[in-house]
Amino acid sequence: MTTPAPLDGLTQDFLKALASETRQQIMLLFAGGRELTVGEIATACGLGQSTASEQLAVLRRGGLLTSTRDGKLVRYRADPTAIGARIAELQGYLACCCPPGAGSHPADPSGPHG
Amino acid sequence: MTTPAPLDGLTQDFLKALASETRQQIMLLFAGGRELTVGEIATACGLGQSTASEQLAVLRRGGLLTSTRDGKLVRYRADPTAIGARIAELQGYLACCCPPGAGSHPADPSGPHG
DNA sequence: GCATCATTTCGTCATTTCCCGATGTGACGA
DNA sequence: TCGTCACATCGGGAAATGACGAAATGATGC
Repeated sequence: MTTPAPLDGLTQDFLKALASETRQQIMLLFAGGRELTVGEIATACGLGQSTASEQLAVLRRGGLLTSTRDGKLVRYRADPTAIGARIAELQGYLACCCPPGAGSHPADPSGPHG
Repeated sequence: MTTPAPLDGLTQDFLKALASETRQQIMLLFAGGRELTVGEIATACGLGQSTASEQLAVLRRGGLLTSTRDGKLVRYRADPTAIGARIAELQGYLACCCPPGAGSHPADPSGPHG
């Protein structure tokens, strides 16, 4: 269905979170389901502690990460379920603009009735 | 293997292009494989022509659109093939951070076949 | 060649993003 | 309670982004 549905706020935050080289680099640190603390990420990426915390917050708002308190530490990990949902949303959105198979010809009288 | 491969420049431009509400709105106009000119998009989105042209350029850089001269007009259309490639890249990248099924524990010796 | 129309590029400004250092908040140990 | 460690939030400066109007570029027609 080529219903031009705009992206929901969740997926917009997801895209904005991913549209940063620093945050892309951060996400790679979570490969293999690893759990990491703010300090570890700051060190690994060469960022200040506050910067790492903020970028992590952006990623969490985008639904890519979740966090848990473990004593005085806060452990971050990837959220595959939420990420899968956002990817699915994104694919659905893009399917509106770019239906596979209708790439070249708008001439489709039996198409979206319009 | 969960090779932490960073995103290539193409997919980074893809994400940056999509991380804007205005450009998301623009993309929706191409639903059904429609072809549109800069002026049509500017009018439909309530933007100045120069703004529309620039945003269109960003989307084209991101691989979401292609353009063709048709006389004095420039017709833009979605590029489903390129978009599919970027989505696939994105999924591959995210699979590194968020292997489906390894959401909770890194202990997965029989992972994606090495 | 010259005028005209559609698009692109340029200059500018407001807003946002990214990073930092400093300060505030919550958790543990003495 | 007090001090310390780990993290979050605040305030600020540099750079990127998004928008506009004005001017330049490219294509068409006389």
